[in-house]
Amino acid sequence: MESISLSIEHSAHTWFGCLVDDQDRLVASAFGPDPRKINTHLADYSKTVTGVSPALNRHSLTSEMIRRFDGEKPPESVRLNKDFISLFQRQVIGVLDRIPTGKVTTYGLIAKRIDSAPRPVGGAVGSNPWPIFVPCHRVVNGDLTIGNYSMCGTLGHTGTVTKKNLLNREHVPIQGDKIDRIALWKPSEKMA
DNA sequence: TCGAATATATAAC
DNA sequence: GTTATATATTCGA
Repeated sequence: MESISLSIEHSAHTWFGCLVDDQDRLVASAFGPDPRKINTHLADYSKTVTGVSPALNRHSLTSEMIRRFDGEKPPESVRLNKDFISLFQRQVIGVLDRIPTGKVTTYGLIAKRIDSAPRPVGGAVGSNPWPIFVPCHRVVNGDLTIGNYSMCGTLGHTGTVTKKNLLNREHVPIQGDKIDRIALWKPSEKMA
């Protein structure tokens, strides 16, 4: 890997960051209220997996990320650099990619689909390097409560609130703290 | 509500 | 290399 770019910009009160390789492939993304945290999180990740510290460079993928956050349809598919995730994670990501907008699925259902177990699926979803681009926020608990969401590697209540906001933006029907089961999508079809 | 069971990943030896 | 520990879970008692 020759060089890695780190691009950060904000929309409203939220900051968005993209880690991009020299072939314009997305290595990782992050978002949240604190640009400092985004920066260190992505820079650390880059150093860990590629050995290279990223250089600050504006990249169009960041604007693309904001558009997706705002619920616009993706104009084109984004190329992901999957060199740094395990085979198992690729299987899970493959399912996440196919969850339709406005729908959700569960850790358990994904596990069944790929012949695994709910806990490791949670681990894989939780370590998704491409939030927003890969819709890991559409995976909820088996009882259809919102469940956990980690931001820049940290888990907590604010993450769950953010996850609920993302689902609201996609018009997922939520009653109280539970998702309407009409919005449940089952990953039964074969992977493409 | 609480504990066991389950399969990956990562940290410790 | 091999063994413990930690997970964005789930199910049953």
